Amino acid sequence: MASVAGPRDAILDAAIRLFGKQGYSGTSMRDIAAAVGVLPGSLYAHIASKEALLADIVEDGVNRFLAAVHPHTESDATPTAKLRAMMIAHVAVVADNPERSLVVFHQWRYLGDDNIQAAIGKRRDYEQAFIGVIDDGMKAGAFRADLNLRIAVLAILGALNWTPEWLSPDGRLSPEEVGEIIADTLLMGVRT
Amino acid sequence: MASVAGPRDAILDAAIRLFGKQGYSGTSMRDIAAAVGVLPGSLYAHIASKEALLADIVEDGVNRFLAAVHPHTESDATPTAKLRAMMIAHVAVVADNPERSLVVFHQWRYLGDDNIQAAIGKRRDYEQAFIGVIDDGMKAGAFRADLNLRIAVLAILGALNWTPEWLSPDGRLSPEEVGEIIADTLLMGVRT
DNA sequence: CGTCATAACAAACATTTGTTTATTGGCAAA
DNA sequence: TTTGCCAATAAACAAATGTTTGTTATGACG
Repeated sequence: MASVAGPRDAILDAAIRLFGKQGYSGTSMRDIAAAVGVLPGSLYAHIASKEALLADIVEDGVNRFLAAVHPHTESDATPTAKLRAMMIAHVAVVADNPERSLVVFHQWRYLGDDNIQAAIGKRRDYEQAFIGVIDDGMKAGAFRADLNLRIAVLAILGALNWTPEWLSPDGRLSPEEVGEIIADTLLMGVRT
Repeated sequence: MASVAGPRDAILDAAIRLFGKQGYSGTSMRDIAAAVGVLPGSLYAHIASKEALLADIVEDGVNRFLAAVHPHTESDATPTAKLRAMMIAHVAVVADNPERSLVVFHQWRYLGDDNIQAAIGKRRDYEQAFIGVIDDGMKAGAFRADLNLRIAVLAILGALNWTPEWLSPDGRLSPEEVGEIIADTLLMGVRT
């Protein structure tokens, strides 16, 4: 239902799957062509280059995380509810396509200078959304005042960004349930 | 002080740096040779193949994590103190060489079938060490009884395994301090 | 001096890489 | 039927890939 939208999307889908599994450098244009069911040269009627393909995937992927989390940063809910919703939204985006998330998290290094700067900028925006909410929560007394803001955010994003390594879309728990459990674990900690 | 121990170690050091920065497939034997200051063919007097090089790096790297954490699992400290010490030890291993950690965490996929099984097995042992300590802590009442054990461990290891992406060995905080802050963040959570 | 091991060089190998070009088939609109 | 467009093919390109081979410099030790 997602890959019957023209040849270009078929190429993008195959590239996401292969880049996620084998990495950008470990995937050849011939791998992608074979997955699509076409000869290597045929790809170039739809994409400009291998790197442009990666750039498209990464940009679209980062945008999905931004779009999923952004609404929650502006709600008038309590800081705890905001942060919880953001973490759950993040996991939902990962679960929607773990391989795409692997590409977003690990393959952006292979972009050229221009695209890499754009990706880093958006990544900073994303971190900033979490920093803002947690900073507000600390000032409002909802979060521990002795937190190291930067490291807390990096720990939270680390736990979230690691999920594509193990999250299975057809597991026993739904993505929402997994997101809730992770959120509660990070919000409350493991201690009694 | 670390790379003057024979030509084989110079090759290993260069390979760790390049595999960490560019990935296994993104690094050519010519890249490694140039970093060592030698012609490509000369490498094969010291290593069997590119993949054997990766296998050595990954196996040694995983062993460092196991060796650093294992002592703490057997101490007679409280579960909280044990888990805290394990997290700090993990961060210390990462800080000792973040690039090697990147290779351990992300490049093991490129190993051949035999080496990959060995790596996965040791990785499972490592997870099990954390599962055991947290399970004990839950039963002893030191940790929340309503934790999802598996997901709590994956969240903790996710936060820890993400550290090589941002940890800088010459940052303002020492690796011990960073480890302590991460440990406390995960143990106590962010809520007040 | 001669011997022997270590480590490097120089050159080549068969494949695989990303990409380009010219050509062909199918199919809707005129 | 003919025109024009979309998408694919077939074939080739230069460059880069991992690895092998034969040879040469460098010292340490007898």
